[in-house]
Amino acid sequence: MPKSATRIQQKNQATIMSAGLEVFSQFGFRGSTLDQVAEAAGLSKPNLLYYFPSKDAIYTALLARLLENWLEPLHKMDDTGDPVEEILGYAHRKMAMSRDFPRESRLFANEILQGAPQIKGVLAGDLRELVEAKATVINGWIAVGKIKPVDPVHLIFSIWSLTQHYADFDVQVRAILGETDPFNGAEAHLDNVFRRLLTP
Amino acid sequence: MPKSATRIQQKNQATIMSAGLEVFSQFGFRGSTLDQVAEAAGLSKPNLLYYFPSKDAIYTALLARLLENWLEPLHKMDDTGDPVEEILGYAHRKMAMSRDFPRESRLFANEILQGAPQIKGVLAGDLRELVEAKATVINGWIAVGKIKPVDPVHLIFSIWSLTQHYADFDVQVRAILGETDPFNGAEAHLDNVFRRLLTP
DNA sequence: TGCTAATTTGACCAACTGGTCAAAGACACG
DNA sequence: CGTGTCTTTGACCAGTTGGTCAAATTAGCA
Repeated sequence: MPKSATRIQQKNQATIMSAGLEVFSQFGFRGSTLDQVAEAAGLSKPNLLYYFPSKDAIYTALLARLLENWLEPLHKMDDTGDPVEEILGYAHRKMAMSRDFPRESRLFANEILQGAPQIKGVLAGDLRELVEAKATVINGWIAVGKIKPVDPVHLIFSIWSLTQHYADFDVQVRAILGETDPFNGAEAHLDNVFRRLLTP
Repeated sequence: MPKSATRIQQKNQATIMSAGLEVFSQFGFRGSTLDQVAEAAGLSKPNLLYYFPSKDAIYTALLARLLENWLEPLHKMDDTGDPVEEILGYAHRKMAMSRDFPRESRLFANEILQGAPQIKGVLAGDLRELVEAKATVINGWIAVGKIKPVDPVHLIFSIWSLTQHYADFDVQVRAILGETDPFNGAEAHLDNVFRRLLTP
């Protein structure tokens, strides 16, 4: 029965994951140290390694959890419902993720920037298939005139970039906007961009 | 006369900068080691430190050179000429930079992701002022009906994100597109997005 | 050619890195 | 309360890190 895990185990594993997310999302895998993670978690370094076998294991666990949630919003975009609203719904869901889970977005960005050593397989596998499937759906909408012609894959890229930008470049965005909260303007602009791009 | 600098000095400094760009743009400052840079440069580590006083100095020199070129394309967007073409020209210039200088883009992305410790001042200073100035120009165009209403600052953000994405997330983009070169489709899509967004 | 300044390097250092381990402390439960 | 398991930690280790230095090598030039 491997389904044990003490209350104290669950709490500390969660604490370590959270601390790891904080540190790895800022400095990337190679730029982070176990001591940093340990301090962020409020635990001693040997204690970290009592719950996770290695630095690598913490990072891998974080990426695995991330990937579960990362692709889900795109999955939810399907051909029931109004095409423009489907695509906009996806864009807004992604923007909400940038607002609510910026560290996850930065963890992903760091992994990709460093050449995606851990998840290249997922990108070229599951993700690619998913994007191709959705591209087919979008092409169908174009064929029946529900949305204006557009390259479906680059459309998806542009949703990713426009939304993740607000998490990944948060420091820059806030330096320019000052006190203003970025996300009100960002949501409205996002809506604008894709409505004008897609509405026939 | 500080304008000396041997031929050999110039060559080695350039070699080191290039190697540093290669390494730092991939792993960030903290994730990179002098040994990596030295190997990429084909020089011994003490020899690196003969030309640059420290790891930090190499990184700082790279960022300084980068910032010079980074803001220039935006500077060139002014109120002479057709507004839509001015904005699209800027977007295409940025896309060309992603194509031709992807390492510079990733170096910048890494610096921002890590909280912009070196260049936060520039962001909140020169960059912010520049963006505000251009936002005023864009608002002028909107006021006289040359382009459709749009939040000018978020418009600039969207140009940055849509173009830099192809450099920063290159691995992901290529994993999804396979053999296809990203930039043909990317340029066309970019044009599409901003024409439909802006053309009155 | 010879001499000086510029260049390169091997050996080295202290601080830090990921990780180990035995012993000590806290916990659950009869 | 006792006892066996789970948890925590200080001390430690080998490899890596940024950086130093004196000595060796190589231009540059009269």
